[in-house]
Amino acid sequence: MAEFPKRFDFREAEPRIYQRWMDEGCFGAAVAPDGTVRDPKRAQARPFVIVIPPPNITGRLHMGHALNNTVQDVLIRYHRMDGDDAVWIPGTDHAGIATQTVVKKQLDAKGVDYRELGREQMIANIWEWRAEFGDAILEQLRKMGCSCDWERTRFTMDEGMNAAVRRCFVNLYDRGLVYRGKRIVNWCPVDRTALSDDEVEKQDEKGKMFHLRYPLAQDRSRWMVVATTRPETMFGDVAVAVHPEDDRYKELVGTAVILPLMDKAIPVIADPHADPEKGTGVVKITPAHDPNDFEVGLRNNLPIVDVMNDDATLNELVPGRYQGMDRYAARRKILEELEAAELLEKVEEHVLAIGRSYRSKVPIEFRLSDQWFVKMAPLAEMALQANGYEQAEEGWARKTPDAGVAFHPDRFEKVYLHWLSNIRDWCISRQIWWGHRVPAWHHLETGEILVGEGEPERVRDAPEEWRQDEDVLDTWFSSWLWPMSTLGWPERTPDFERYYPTSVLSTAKDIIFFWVARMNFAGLGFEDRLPYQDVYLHSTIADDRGVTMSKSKGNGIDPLTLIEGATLDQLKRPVQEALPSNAKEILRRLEKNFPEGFEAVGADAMRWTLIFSITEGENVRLALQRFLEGRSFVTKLWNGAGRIISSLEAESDRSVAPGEPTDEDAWILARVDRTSRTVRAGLDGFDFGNVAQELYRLVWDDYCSWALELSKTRLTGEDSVERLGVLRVMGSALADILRMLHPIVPFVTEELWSRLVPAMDRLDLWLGDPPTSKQLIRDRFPPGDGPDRADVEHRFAILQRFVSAIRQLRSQYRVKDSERIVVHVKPLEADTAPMLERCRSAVSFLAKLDRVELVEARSKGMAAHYDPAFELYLDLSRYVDLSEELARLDKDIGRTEKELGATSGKLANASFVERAPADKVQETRNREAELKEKLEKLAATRAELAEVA
RNA sequence: GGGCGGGUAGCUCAGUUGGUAGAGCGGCGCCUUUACACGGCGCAUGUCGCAGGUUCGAGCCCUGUCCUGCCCACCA
Repeated sequence: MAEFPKRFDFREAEPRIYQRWMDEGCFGAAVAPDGTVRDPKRAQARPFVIVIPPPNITGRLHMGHALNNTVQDVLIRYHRMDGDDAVWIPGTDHAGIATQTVVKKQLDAKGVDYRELGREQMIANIWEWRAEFGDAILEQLRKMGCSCDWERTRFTMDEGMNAAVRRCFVNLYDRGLVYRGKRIVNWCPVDRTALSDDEVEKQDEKGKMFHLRYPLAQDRSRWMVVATTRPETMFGDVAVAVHPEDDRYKELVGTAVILPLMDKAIPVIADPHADPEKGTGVVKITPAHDPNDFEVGLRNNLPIVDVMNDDATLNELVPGRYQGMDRYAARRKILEELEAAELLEKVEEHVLAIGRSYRSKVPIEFRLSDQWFVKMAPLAEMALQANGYEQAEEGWARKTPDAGVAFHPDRFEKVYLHWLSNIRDWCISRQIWWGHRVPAWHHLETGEILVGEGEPERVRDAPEEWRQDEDVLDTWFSSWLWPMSTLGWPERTPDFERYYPTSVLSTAKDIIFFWVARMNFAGLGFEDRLPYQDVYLHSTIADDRGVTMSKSKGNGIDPLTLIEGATLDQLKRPVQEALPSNAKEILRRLEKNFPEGFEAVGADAMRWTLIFSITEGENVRLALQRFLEGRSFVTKLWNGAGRIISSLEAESDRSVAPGEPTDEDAWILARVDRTSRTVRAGLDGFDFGNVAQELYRLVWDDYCSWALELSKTRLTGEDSVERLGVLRVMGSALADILRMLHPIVPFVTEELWSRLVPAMDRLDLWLGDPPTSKQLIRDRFPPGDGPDRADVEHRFAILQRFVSAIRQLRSQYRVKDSERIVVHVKPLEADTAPMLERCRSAVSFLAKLDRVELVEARSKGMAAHYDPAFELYLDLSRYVDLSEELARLDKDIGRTEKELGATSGKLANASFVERAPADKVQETRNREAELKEKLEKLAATRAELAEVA
C-alpha cells in the first residue's frame, strides 16, 4: 500500500498551500479593480462581496478576530466554490487615539515629548510606525488561511479614503447635517485633550458626598441644602433645581438662592432631572462641568460658566484667591471656608464611579468645548424606513416585514430599532493629530467658517487670515464609509459599480451602534442603498467559566498559540501580566493541564473548533482543551481519507470495469447528498454550528465508522471489479465531503484533494462529472440535488441496528472479537433477508461473525433480541450463565412494560383518541401493537430460558 | 431603572410547526483488530430552574417567580 503519513503535518503544509493559492491568484475577484476581466465566466456570475471589519493597525489577532474572520472565510469560500464571483476585501483601520498613543509611548521611552515634535513630525512618525508594524494583523489572518483579495487591501487613512471622508463631511455640512456646537467632553487635564468614552476607565471609588447650604436670597437665615461630590465646581453654578412635583420646595421655585463664597444670586428652577429620592432633592446646576447639568441648562436657558483652564486649574471667573489653584486644592479650601461660615451641613462617605484617563490615570474632567456634530435623527429615520418601519402612534412600527437589512440572529433587529428610535447626535471631532483633519477653516478675526473638500478659494487668496480646524474626525467617521470607500466611492469606479452594495457584514454585536447602524446611515445617506443585505453578529468569546475573554483579565487564548504552539511559560504570560484576582488558580490549572506547554493544533483545527462551537446564545465558551477536539477531527478526516486514497494509489488493475454500486454504496452516497442539502441551507441561513455538527456526523459516524468499515472486505478482496466499484464510490463520496468541509478546514482538505484527484483520475473512477479544478478552492460545491433515497436509508438502518445488537450482546458477555460467532436471524421485513444476503461478508466483518443463519424460529436456550425488522438469536451457553441473560431480559421487559403502559394509557384516554389528529392516534396504536408483540416474545423467551436454567 | 439573552446529563451545548428527551467532552468496562489510541466497541446518567395556566398531550405556547449573563440609561 502506498505511503500515507499518520498525521496531517500542518506546520509544513499550511504555509505551502497558502503560498500556492496566492501564486495562482485563487483569492482574486473575476474583475480587476481597473475593470479588466480576469475570469470571463465568473464575471457573468452573481457577485458575493464581504468587506472585512478593519482591525486596528495597533491590533494583534485575538479569538474574536479568529472567529469573525473564520466565519467570513467560510462564507467566501462557500460562495466562491458555488460559482459566485466572491470577493473579500481586507484592510485596516488607522484607529486614531490608540495609534497615536502607541507612538507617543515609544517617544516617551526615548525621552521625546511629542508636542515639541509638532504636528507634522508626529504624524510622519506615526506613518513610519504604521509602515513597519501596521500590517502585522493581516499577516496573522494569512496564517489562519483567510482568502482575502489582497490586491484590494485598503487603509482608512489612504488617499482615496481621505477624499471620501472630505466629500462626506462637506456633503453633510451642505445638507445641514453637520454642525458645530458646544458639548461636554471627557477631558484629560494632563494630556490636555478630549477623550472618547472608550478611552475612559470607569471604576467605583470611595469618595465623599458634601451637603452644602445655599442661603435663600429672600431670607438668608434659611437655606436649601444641595448634595455634591464636586464642590470645586460650585463657582460655575448657575441655578439649583428641584423636581416639579416635589412639594417640599414648590413655593421656592422662581425665587433665588445665594451662591456662597461668590455672594451671587442664582435662580431656583423646576426640572425633572432633580430626583426627589436622591440626596436632598435639591441639585446644583453647573452646565459647564457636568453633562446632565448641561442638558438642564439648555432646557432652561441658563448661562454657562466655565471656571476651569485646560489643566484643571481654576480660571479668572472665580474669586481671586482661588484663581490658578488646582481643582483639588480648591476643593479643600472651599470646604474650609464653608465650614467656617457654617454652610457645610455634613459630609458622608460615598462610593461613586470615577472616570480616569486610560493614559494618564488622572480623573477626567467634564469640560465644555466646541465640537463638530452629525445630526442623526434624519439619518435614523431613513434607516427605519429602509427596514420597513413607519411612524405609528406609539413610536415606529414595522409595516414591511422583510425590508432592509436582515440581522442574524434576528433578535438584533430589536436592539437596532431601539437605538434608532432613541438616537442622539454624534460628536465627530477629536482633539488629536492622527486622523482625518476636519476640512473646515476658521477666519481669525470674524470666526467665519468655510468648509470644502479642498482648500477654499478665499483661504487660498488670503491664507494669513484663516487657519484650518485643528481637530481630526472620529475614527468611526471614516469607518462608516468603509463598505463604499473600499470600492472607490465617491468615484464611480468599476469596483463600485460591480460590487456595491456588498452581500454580508459579519461582526461582533458590541459595535452594532458604533459601526453597523452608522454604515447603514452612510449607505442610505449618500447612495440611497443599504451597504449589505445581511448582518451576521457573532457571539462573544468567553472562557470555560463564561467570563468574556479580555487582555485585562488574562483569560484570552492567543490564536497563534493554537497555530504555532506555546510553552508553559508562554501560556502563563498573559495571566501574569494581567494579574486578575484568580491568577493563582488559573496558573495552577495551566500547570496541571499543560505541564509541557500546548502543542500546536494548526489553523484548521482552530477554525473547526470555532465554527463547531458557535451557538445563537450570547457567548461561546471555549477552553484550550476544546481545540484538541478540533485537532482530533482533522486527524480523523485525514486518516479516513488516507485509507481510501492509499488504496486508490495502490490499485493496479485497470483492465476491468468497476462494479455497480451496492446498497451500502447507495447509502453513503445518499448520506453525502442529504448532508450537502443541510449544509447549504445552514450556510445560507448563518447556522454555522449546526453545519459543523452535520459534517462531523457525516465524516466520523457515516463515512469512517460505517461506510469505510463496510468497504474493507471488498477493498482488501481479490475481486478487482468489486475493489474498483467500492473505490469509485468511496472516492467520489470523499471528494464531496472534502468539498463541503473545505470552507471550514481549507488546508487539510486541499492537501487531501491534491492526492485524491490524481489517484481517481488515473483510474478514471469518478461517479458523475470529474472535478473542475486541480485546486479544491476552485472546485464546485456539491449541489445537493440527488434523488431521495429514503428506501436505501431505511434498509441501511436495519443493518446498523442488526450490527449494533450483536455488538451489544458481545460486549455484555465479553465475547472477544477474535471469537467468531454464529447468529440466527428470523427476518420480519421483506428487506431484511436480501439486505443481509448482499452485505453478508461486510456484516460479518463488522460484527465479527462466523456466519449468519436464516431460521424460522428460536432454538431452545438461545438468547434473543427483538427488533421490528428482525429477530436475532444467539447461543450464549458457551459464554454466559443463563441467569445473567435472565436478568438482561428482565431489564428489557421492564423498559418495554413501562413504555407500553404509557402508550396504552394514552389510548385509554377518550379525549386523546377523539381530539388528537388521526395519524397521531394511528401511530400510537401501531406502537402499542409493536410493544405488545415484543413484550410477548420477551416473556416467552424468559419463561423458556428459566425452564432450561 | 429600561431592554435583550440564558437556566435541559458531571461539563459545554442541540432540541425544527407542541406528539416516546439528544450530541460532543468527561466517566465506567472491554479492546495495542493491519486508516486513525488525536483510535474502536459497548455502558451509565435527566422532576428539561420553580409555581400556576392553556391543551387529549408542554422542554417547546401563556402568566408569575427565582437565579444568571449582556446591552443601554443613570449614579447631585
